[in-house]
Amino acid sequence: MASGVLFDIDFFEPHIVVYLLEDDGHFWRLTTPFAHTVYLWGSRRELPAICRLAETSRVVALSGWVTRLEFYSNRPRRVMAARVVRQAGLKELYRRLTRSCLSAEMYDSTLDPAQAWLMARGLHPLARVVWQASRGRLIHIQPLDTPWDPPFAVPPLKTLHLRLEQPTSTPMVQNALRIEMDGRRDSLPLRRPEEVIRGLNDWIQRADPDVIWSREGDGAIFPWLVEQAAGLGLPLTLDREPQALHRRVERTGKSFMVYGQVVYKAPSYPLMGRWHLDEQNSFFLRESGLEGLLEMARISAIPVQRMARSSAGTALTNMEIRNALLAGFLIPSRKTQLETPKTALDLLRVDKGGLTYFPPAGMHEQVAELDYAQMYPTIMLIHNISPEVINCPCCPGLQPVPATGYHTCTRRAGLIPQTIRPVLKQRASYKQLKRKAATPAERRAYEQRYSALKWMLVTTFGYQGYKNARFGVIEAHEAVTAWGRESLLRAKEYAEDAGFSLLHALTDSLYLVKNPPFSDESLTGLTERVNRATGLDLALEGVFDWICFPTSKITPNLSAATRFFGRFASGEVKVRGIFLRRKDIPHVIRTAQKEMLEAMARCKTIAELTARHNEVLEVFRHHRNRLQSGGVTREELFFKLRVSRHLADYKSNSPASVCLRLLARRGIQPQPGQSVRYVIVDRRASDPLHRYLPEPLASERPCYEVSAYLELLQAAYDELAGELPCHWPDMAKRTHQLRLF
DNA sequence: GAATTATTTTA
DNA sequence: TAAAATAA
Repeated sequence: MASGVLFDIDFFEPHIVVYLLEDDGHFWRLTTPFAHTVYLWGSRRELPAICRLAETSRVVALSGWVTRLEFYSNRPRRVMAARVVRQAGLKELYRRLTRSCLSAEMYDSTLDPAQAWLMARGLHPLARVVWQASRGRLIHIQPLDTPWDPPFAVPPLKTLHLRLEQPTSTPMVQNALRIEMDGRRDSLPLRRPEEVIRGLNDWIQRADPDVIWSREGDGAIFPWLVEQAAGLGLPLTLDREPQALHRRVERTGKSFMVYGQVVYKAPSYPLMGRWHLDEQNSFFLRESGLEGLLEMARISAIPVQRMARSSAGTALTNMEIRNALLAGFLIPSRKTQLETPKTALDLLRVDKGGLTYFPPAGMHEQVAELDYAQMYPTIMLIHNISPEVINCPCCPGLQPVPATGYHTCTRRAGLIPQTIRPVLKQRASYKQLKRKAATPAERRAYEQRYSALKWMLVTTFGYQGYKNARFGVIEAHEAVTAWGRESLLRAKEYAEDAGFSLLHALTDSLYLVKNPPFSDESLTGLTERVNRATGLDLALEGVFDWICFPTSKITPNLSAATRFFGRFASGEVKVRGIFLRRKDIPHVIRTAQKEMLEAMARCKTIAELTARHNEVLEVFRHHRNRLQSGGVTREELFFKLRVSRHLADYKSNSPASVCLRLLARRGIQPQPGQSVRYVIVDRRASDPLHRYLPEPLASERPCYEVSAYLELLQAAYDELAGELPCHWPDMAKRTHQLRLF
């Protein structure tokens, strides 16, 4: 018996390949035969035909009748088990079955074989395991931990870093590949492809890294390597496999719509036996680092490289599938449309999001902010909200959901609550561990895992309303927001009972004032009362010395519901929605606004803000001078935009369409969902193509329109100071001015 | 293989 | 009015 960590797993039909890191550092590649099982079902009339079709397809081999539970009805169902003998043919078989037999269903068929193997053995990526092997064959393997044993340690990993020396917009022949590992580095010019491929093979062979950590590996480096290697007839030995593998070149990724926005996903180049992680092509790596990614891989049982390129929704679906399988349920291959028909009136009543109030515009002193912690996930947990139990036939009228006419089940525990319960618990335990961490590195690790779980929980709610979610129905989504609105209103009511008045409220947070000023005890009393009534966790976020809700630009008498900034009693500032939070605004402007706000945050009262306003003006003048004298770098001047469509589909001369046209001339074609950075060059130029300049071209004409940036600086200032009595109007010169940088 | 709605502001 | 951005 050997012990260590389950590093990775792959399916290489008809074998599972398991990669293990032994405690003494030894690396193992072991195989074990595996065939995944799917379950066929259909109406009594069609079932014989379904089985016959399946049998003759030679994609599966029928292995006998078994009984499993149907997920939505919770009733036993007789199904025909079938061993998959040709995984690649499964999708086509499913299509043929459903085409010729309307009632046909092939349960468990969307499970990835490697993941099915993991689930069947109670294993997960990075599990601590003991195993037995003989001549490269895995005989036995057993987990020593579960994903819910939080203080897991990441084993030491040998990491090789890959990136391009120049931005990817540079033509590849002028670029070079930078390789770095353990302080040694190399730079291979791409104009000599043969040397690059031999050089990289050499590095990998000598260093035998566990991880290849890249920047733009998926989008640029690997497609280039694979193409060149194929062209030269050279092997590319990136994998830890006995033979070099052949890969197809995939250049263009996919653009798809998510919540009305186009998202771009680069193609992916996973490796066998080592992880290729592209920090540019991974949501979790970007948002919560390697520790966060590994946490997600563990709890969702998705192999690390796939997890790196997946969304929180995919992780959630996998966790749900795992729990459903453990409970003996059949996994439907498609989303079941359970939504009951609604009248227009029902829609009007039910289909709402979170509650929004409009705060009185302007500056306010002594404001308390109260937030519900993890409001939506907690609601799903305590009210048992899940697609298969919402509006169940067994308990109508017992547990009504406020203002919806819906009800929840009192008999069957829903899959969603079961799935998020351990996540909420784990998140809480990382919060503790983070506080008690002995070293900064340890604290950082727990922070990253905590952050990954936060993303996971945010998604559980949104996913309920997602049209393609496997386990989601819109009623569940609506029930959650209904409880959310109810809980916020309850808090408002209790706050007003206790003599507070509501300044602002948004989805899960309340902003309260009290006259005479409140005490900490009165707030604690309030949160305790609310929490007893709602079962949720309302807690004090902090007390603002002052907070400002800027006036809306569209309705000048009102404030904007989603923008504010303020100073907590601790001296810390909190900011939402204003320029410095926006990623599309140039750095000069964001920095200037940040510094102006810092000057304001040194003041504890509105009177002081008024008296010391000169300090804010000084910051303003400093940045105005920088802009006027050309003392800014190009980097600080870039706007950022997300391409939403193909060049031909743009109708106006918007910055996006101008940038795409200019880039297209150089053969650069950003896909919808990718982002482009540009500088404003001259908004009044008669030729629209001279108005804006996208990133790689900006060096050719190092010029910017000073007045455009000054106007924006002025707006940034106005956003902060507009509500103060000492407003200095129009401090930016509006003369049209162009300048080199 | 892909989370949602509400809101703001600009072209 | 549509599009693109943020808050939660």
